[in-house]
Amino acid sequence: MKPFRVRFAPSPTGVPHIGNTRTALFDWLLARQTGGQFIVRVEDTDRSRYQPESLEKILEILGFLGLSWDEGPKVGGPYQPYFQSQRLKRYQEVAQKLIDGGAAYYCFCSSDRLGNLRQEQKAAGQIPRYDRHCLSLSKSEIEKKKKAGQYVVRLKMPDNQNFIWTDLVQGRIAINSKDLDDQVLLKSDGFPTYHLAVVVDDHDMEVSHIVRGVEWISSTPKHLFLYQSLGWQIPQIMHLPLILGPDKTKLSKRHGAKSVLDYRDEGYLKEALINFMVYLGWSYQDNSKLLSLEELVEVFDYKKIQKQNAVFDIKKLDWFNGYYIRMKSDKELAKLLKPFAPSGVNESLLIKITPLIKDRMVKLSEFESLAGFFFEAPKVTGDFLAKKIKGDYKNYLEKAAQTLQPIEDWQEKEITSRLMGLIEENNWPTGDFFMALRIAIAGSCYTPPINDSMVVLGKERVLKRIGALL
RNA sequence: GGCCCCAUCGUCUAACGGUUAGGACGCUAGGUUCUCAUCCUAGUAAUGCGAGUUCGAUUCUCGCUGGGGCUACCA
Repeated sequence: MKPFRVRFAPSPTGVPHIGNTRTALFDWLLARQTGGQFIVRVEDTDRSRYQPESLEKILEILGFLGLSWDEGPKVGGPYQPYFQSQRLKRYQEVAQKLIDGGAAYYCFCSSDRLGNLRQEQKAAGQIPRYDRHCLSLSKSEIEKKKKAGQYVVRLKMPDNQNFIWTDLVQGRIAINSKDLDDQVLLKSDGFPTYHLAVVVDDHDMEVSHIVRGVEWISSTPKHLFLYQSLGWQIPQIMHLPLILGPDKTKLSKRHGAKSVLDYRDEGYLKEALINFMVYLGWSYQDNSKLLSLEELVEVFDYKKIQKQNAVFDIKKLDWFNGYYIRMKSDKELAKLLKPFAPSGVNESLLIKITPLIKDRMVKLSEFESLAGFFFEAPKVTGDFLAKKIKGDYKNYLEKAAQTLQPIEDWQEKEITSRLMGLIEENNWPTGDFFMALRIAIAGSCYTPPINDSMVVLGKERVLKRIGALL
């Protein structure tokens, strides 16, 4: 396959959610597997929604997932700057070229007039669109108005032209220009709109494949017309299916859609996030197989991308995450757990706790509820014990303490054998006895194996916790 | 409303025009177990509807229905 030169073009208006990030993942996969380039280009043309801190977050997401970029912020590249706000001159120059060639025109209409127009059209049951009020202005009128005030540059869409392209994912798509509005290309503040900037930059930066969400399909003819008017070669086009919220509409903040950073902070592993994202709208022959980024570079096939939108299912992400947690070695997992453990935690203690909670964790953030009792004595009342334990819990605990007290070799094997002996001797129900011990020591009915936990806690603390309830 | 797109278990998805329509997640049940979980086993559940083409449609065509996207001086 020819090298794909693709760009991920985030707009720094907030932290992108997982749907937008998936596009970056697909971009990266395509670039890496074809030996091409993955470019990050910052589409910061909307100064009203601009959030300066969001770019750092976007780059942090890519870094966290391991999606390195070849050109873009921080790393530069042969086509810099990679910030659209720094390329204004070029857009203005292209806009002028379009005006000269008759493919664009100045528009001096006020937003008031535009608003009224739209309202009237809607009221009349018409399609709201610009009425080309400024199209027929004479040269001198234009010059006069340009001096007098602000203006925009609009694309002069052909009245009736079929725009047809073969989308690498969606197949053949045809849209007639008569359904399209005269899009503003250059805003009154001198900044370009997406439509102008994306075409200019993709051309200038020699992007070979445009990869983006299907929400862009309807504006693609505008871009096609721009390429045509400028005499530029059209890149390959690939529109990715959307990720939908539970209500089956486009995933958005409204759904509480989170960013990869949010998931990371909740204790989701990058491996889980990557598999989750890649399997939303794409499939592998063995679709029960979980794949590493390296394996994905090998097996990813854009021809297997779905045309259908995919619904976000957190249960699946949870399962992926639990799976990857279990796959980690204790050492690796302990390292990942550190940010979720009490600050200044002793590493050798952490690595002892890790195997006890590994099979029980879906997210790293569950560390506290699962392992908190290793650090702080739980608050347990006799009432609670009496409610949960069928037998005489005081008797259980008292005898347990007496049995545990003399143990020299504080190991699981020894503890278990002594305790089992005690149970047999008294003919106690095993589960009931251990539950009493479990609650006394860990403060919950659901905990890691209690004898192993006692080993980690140490004899002294175990006896102290038991003693507190006698 | 207009334009464009889509349609297989609840969800993500497989299936040269010929399969008992497969897998994964979820869910249910059973086994293992000191709890919970892991693990193992089994089960549950889908081709939206109607025509047409064909010996034979999940698969091809048309219509309907349903769903989604777009319809900004936002991307």
